[in-house]
Amino acid sequence: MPELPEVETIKIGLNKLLPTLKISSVSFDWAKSFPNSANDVNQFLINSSVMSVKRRAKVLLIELSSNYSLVIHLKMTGQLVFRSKDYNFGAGHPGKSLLGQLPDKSTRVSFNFTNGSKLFFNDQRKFGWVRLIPTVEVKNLDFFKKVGPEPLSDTFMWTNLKERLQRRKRSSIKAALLDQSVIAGIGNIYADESLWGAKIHPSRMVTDLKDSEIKSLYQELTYVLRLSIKKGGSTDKNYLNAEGKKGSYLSFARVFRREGLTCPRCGTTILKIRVAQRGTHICPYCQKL
DNA sequence: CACTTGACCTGTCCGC
DNA sequence: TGCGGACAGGTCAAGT
Repeated sequence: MPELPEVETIKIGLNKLLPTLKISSVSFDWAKSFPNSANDVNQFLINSSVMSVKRRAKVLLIELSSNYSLVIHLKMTGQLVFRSKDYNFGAGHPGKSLLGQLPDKSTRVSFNFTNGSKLFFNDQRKFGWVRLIPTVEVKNLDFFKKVGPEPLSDTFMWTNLKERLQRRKRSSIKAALLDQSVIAGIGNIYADESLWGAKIHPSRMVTDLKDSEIKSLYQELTYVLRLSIKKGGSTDKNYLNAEGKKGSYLSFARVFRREGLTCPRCGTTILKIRVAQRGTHICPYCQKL
């Protein structure tokens, strides 16, 4: 489930691999994964070169020399994996490993570059998508018009978090953290991890939080996001970086996917409960209602 | 307007 | 072993 650190890791990886490469062709086998007109593809994608790769919230932006951009959302199971021309494309059979030979049965879109390398968009559950739109129009997409600030930007302070949370006064703090219009890029993993760090029960109402708790939540949130980027993100089931490798944050996780194990702070058994329709991991001793 | 629920999908796991 | 159902969770549209 790619969240901010996972998408940031892919962005860093793609920026080392893609710029200046020229797209020769593209293929896809699931129209919803690539809902673009053939005309736009021929005019603005084929024969264009990659300028740079950017990220906003959980969305990747691949800027092209045609002044169009590939806007990519990985949703839960999306992967973007690059293979150089020396890779043995399509040989053999997909193995039991997380990523077998590419392309495989979950490959939705393949981008072919003139030097023989390829970029695969894999997405087991087909929720993700790749859209080709004019670069100047990206900021006008509904999602970008309403999405909240980047939590790791230099100008985002704990007071900004407090102000943004006012938009979801009557929600639980977990539902508010997951709301992309409040803050960009937080998903289930880093919501649970940061709430544990700040010793806040995820069901607590936003209005109920003291300033000192919001300040602590801000510190924990920015800490876990930065740590996870350093670790290359979290690989739970599907996430892989641009080279097809796993991230290691989950080996540092304190509560996420650790139900039945002990809280690293107090030794209490970690519980998995349901908050905001999401599986939620807490230490019942550290995080009280 | 604020907030919740259902839909979009596939694969895995659990109980019978 | 097969089979139904719950679950995994990001976002949007529809519903309360």
